[in-house]
Amino acid sequence: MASIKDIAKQAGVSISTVSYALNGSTKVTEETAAKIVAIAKELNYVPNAAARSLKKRETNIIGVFLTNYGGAFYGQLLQGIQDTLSSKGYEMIVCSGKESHRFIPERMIDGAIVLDYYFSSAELIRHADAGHKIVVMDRELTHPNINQVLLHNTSGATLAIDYLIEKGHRKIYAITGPEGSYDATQRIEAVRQSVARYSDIEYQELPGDFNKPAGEKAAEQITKNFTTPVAVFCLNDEMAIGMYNYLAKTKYEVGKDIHIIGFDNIELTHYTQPRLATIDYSERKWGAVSAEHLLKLIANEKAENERIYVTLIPGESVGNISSN
Amino acid sequence: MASIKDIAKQAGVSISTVSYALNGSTKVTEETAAKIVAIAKELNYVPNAAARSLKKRETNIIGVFLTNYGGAFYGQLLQGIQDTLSSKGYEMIVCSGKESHRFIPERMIDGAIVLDYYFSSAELIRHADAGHKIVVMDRELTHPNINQVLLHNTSGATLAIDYLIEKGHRKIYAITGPEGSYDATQRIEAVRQSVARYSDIEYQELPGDFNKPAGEKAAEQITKNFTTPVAVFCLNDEMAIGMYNYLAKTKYEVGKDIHIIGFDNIELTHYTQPRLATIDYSERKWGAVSAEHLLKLIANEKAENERIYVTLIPGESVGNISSN
DNA sequence: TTATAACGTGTGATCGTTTTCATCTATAGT
DNA sequence: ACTATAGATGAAAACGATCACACGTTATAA
Repeated sequence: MASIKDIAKQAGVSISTVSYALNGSTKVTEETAAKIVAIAKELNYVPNAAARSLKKRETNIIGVFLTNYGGAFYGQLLQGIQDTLSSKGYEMIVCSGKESHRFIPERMIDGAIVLDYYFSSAELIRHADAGHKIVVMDRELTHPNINQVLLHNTSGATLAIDYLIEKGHRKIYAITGPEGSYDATQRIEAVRQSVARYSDIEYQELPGDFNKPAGEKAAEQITKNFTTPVAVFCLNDEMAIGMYNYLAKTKYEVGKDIHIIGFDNIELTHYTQPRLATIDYSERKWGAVSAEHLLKLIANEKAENERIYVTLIPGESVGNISSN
Repeated sequence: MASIKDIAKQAGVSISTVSYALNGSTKVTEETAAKIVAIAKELNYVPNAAARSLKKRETNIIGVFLTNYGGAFYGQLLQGIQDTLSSKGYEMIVCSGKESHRFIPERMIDGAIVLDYYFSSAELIRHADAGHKIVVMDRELTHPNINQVLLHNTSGATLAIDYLIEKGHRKIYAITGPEGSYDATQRIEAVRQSVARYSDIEYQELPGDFNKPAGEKAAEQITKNFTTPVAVFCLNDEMAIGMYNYLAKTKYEVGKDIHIIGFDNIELTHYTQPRLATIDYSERKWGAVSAEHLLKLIANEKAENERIYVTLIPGESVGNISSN
């Protein structure tokens, strides 16, 4: 409630002197400054964010846009962003939903990190054109005010397929992701290229949407036509878990009849029986790098697009097939 | 970039007329309004949030404060809050970390929902004294500007203990929560009262902190002194999962040697083998109710403190003990 | 001693809105 | 034809901060 004006009055100085004192300017006598600071504390003074950012044209807040809070909510990723930002004096807010997009043009935030399927690229470009700084984590977008920090999806998908092949599998399914998802598109493309290198592979795609029910549905499809053991690359772990759930109610065993590999190494997979093979990456690093790049953009420094490396996590969900 | 002033100039009217037109006031001719709206669209006008909230003294944003983003990140709870808020024209931001607390006195948000262990009650009361509206989900705090929406911890803990007793258990451990946690305190109190009702119960408490490693450590303790089957009430599921992890590496079996019940019904428990018995509640409802209460506080309507009901989810992690 | 710089402080414009109040026009009532 | 009234618009004062600039003082150099 107390404003700079109240402090000025009580200290018997002008508001500019108060402002200088509170901002640690050397222009003010130590003595005066001390008095002002004391009064400010006494009055529980806190600067009004709106007034300050109206004048300074910056808020020191970064917005992170997510599709939703449920499902695989990127805890570690957010922590990575948060740590990096707060070490640079920025605050982070997490938002979701179409309405929250307005924070950008309204100048509520100094920059945006986007991992939101529903945030259209056209809209992002409009914001970038208006001078707003953005880091995208879920698409490719070339613009001077936009930087990309993406996963190495293609090498991840290649690792997965190679693993299956190495284990002797020649009958391979892939469960795709939602239409329009960048990660899904990249992964499936890499899968197609990988399997195309072998002439003896029986390859088939089943539709998916990155959620558990899609995995269940795919499992149903696969078991319906089951003849010999098959390998399945679920383009994310969530769907792999869905398959586990469905298969648990059938006679088919994971790692014996149906061999499964996922992508993301979400926490849940550490508790599956048998352990799900998957593709891993450091969520925390992904977040930290994104934040760094965004801060560079804001500081008008050059930031190169970057990709986060992924590794294979073997698991008993993929067993050996004796090549015959 | 375009401001109300630019629109005014281009439309040949004053800024006040533009403001009225854009806010749908009836004071302006339909014709003029239409022209202004058209120009605003053409210029990609978006009101400046700082300027608006400086003048209006409200932001239409609600802040949700969490201890961190990792671990059990309340996805459904946030969704519940978000849905309720957006139906009333509010936006939600999720924040974490000590620094983010300043959003309240800085008037960045119109109200706060607190589920943050590190947010001290003294600080909350200071903010409430300054007129800010707050809903707490993790403590009891009586203040005209603060409302509580809590879990029915005591009945949950009682359900858990009764379940163990009903199954014939008389040797019972409780793994506590972090010191100062309201939920933990309430639960452990109820446990003590429950076991005190029986003279033949051998009851013991082991320290915990709501994280997996604490569960592992507790499991180590318990197995070290193992003689006869015991029942363990982990004050949250996370620690129960920790126990599972540790026990998996030993000869002791969950549901046979060590009987476990948790609290929270987190998603992970749906995938444990055997299924973990636990205490369930609707996260979504918890969030929705909190949001409703906060909006009432903001509207200066009376809001009663409320508790969310909990139910028992049986599971094979707790087996029968033949009473001898 | 005087010119000048350095220093501390105050004045006032500004950021982009909202909103009260005044002003102006047109219409209606007499 | 003249006033009363309603309706549309504009002028200007906030909101609470920052900051360029101007203004006195005092210390320093010529």
